[in-house]
Amino acid sequence: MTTGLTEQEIIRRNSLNELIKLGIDPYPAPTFEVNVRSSEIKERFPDNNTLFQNVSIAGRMMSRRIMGAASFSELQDETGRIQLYIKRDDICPGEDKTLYNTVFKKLLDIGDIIGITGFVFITQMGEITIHVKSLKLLSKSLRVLPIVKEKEDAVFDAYTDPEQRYRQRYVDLIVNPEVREVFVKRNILINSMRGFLNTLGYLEVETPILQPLYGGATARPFKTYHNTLDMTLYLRIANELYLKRLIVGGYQGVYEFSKDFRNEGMDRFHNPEFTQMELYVAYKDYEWMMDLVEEMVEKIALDLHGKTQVQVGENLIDFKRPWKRSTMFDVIRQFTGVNIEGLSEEALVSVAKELNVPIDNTMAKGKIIDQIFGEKCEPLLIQPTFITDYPVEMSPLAKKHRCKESLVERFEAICNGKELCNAFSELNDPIDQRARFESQLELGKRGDDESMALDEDFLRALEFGMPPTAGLGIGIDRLTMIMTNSPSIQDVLFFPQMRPEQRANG
RNA sequence: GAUUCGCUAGCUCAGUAGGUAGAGCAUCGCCCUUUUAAGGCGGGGGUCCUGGGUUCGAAUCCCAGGCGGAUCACCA
Repeated sequence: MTTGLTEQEIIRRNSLNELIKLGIDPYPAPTFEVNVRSSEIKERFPDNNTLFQNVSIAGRMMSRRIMGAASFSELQDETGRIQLYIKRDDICPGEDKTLYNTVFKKLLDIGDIIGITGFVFITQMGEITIHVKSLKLLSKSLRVLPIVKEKEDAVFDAYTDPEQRYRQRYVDLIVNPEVREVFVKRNILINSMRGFLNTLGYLEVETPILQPLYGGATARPFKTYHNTLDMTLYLRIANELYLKRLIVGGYQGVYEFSKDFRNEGMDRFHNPEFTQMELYVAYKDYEWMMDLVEEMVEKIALDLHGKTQVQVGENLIDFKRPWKRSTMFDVIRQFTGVNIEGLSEEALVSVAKELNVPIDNTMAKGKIIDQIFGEKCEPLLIQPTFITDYPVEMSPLAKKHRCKESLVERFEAICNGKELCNAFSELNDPIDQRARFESQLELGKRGDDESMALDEDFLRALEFGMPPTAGLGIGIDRLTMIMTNSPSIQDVLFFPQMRPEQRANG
């Protein structure tokens, strides 16, 4: 039964059995009434010495310093750690000292979850501490926790191996409190965005993840299969086309926080499943949407940090409105000194070569322009900046520009050298939309495995008439990375995708 | 996918002219009633990622593979 266990695991299982023999349930069922959390004691006790004379608190035992008949220990709850002072004769007032001598000193381990009652005081060393009057085991831990220690801000034996941190996120969350904080901030961010959109009266909706046709973005999908329907289904790569159907149906504004799935490369900016927020608002255009994005993101920064400036790596990024706005042609001219407006494809190719921008001959005009922008401009745009008016070939769902030839009414917000969101005045001309789909099909025939499929039902919806609409997609993971100064997407996802750790030959 | 680095005790890491595998914390035993990286004394704990090869002998050298990190390419 103990085969394959380490020495320490065997010791803990033996302790578990000893506890049971002593009549102690290592996994008791009843509610343990908690009346305070550690952070509250630490914040309020110094100025309110009479408070907290009868606290009841639960958490994980993270350290233990035994000094004969008295001990210090640290209890960690969701809000942090607080020191416990455990005196033998206080938790064992009678003759029987088993609870202290045997249970606490020998059978409990670091990592065990306990509930205690007691009163708060300050030790000679000046640390706020709970003097324990009673102690109860709430859950026995059978595995050894990595022990991270600190002294004078120096950290010892930090648990930093990314592989272990991501695979065993629960351990990461236990021993690295700043990790818990990142995910709290992620939640604040989402709540802030949702509150902003709700205040404007938009409807939060849910649309299918399993789709017979994937669309709304250029990406390779995950494929799956429905047995009863006997058909192939795809995991959505975007929810754009369904949300626009809802605008056709008469809602004035709809949004969705959606998990989307793209079967593509993985790195510190890409996970196969990621979260986007998409928003569609009728009777608005992309100019209006730029105002909304600035206002919304500025509010998020304020809700998270109380100010509009956020430190991201080396850069201090300021989300204060208004953000800079520049057309794609202007920003390319600014960073390269070349005016590419109106150039032929041939001329663009030679410009790209002059600028050392890698291109290949499958790239058409729009793609080359995008490539020049991506190489020469995007990485240099640190402060939030709107880039507007994209080539039509790259944007099959965006409306043609009201006055500029061969461009569409589209913008992206760039921040810290990366795209933060993508938006346009939505194409609502069903004839034009069909033509755009058809040119995508041509790309597909030529082997572009990211080209869009033609969605007849979506076209039917547009033929019933969609109001002029502004649409937005904003990457929640990317935004969270910026707002929490996290260098990798894996740091803002609880469970980033990884290969199975089971050895192939095992 | 390419390049490169890494994988040794529960954790963090040492460990080559190839020669019985180490430290700190954790753990086990003893001492200690305000300590805090508690301390003192003593003990135990290893598939050195896996599989081959070279060798009298491999954690160490060679080959193949696994997993991960970083960078690059595609994509949000």
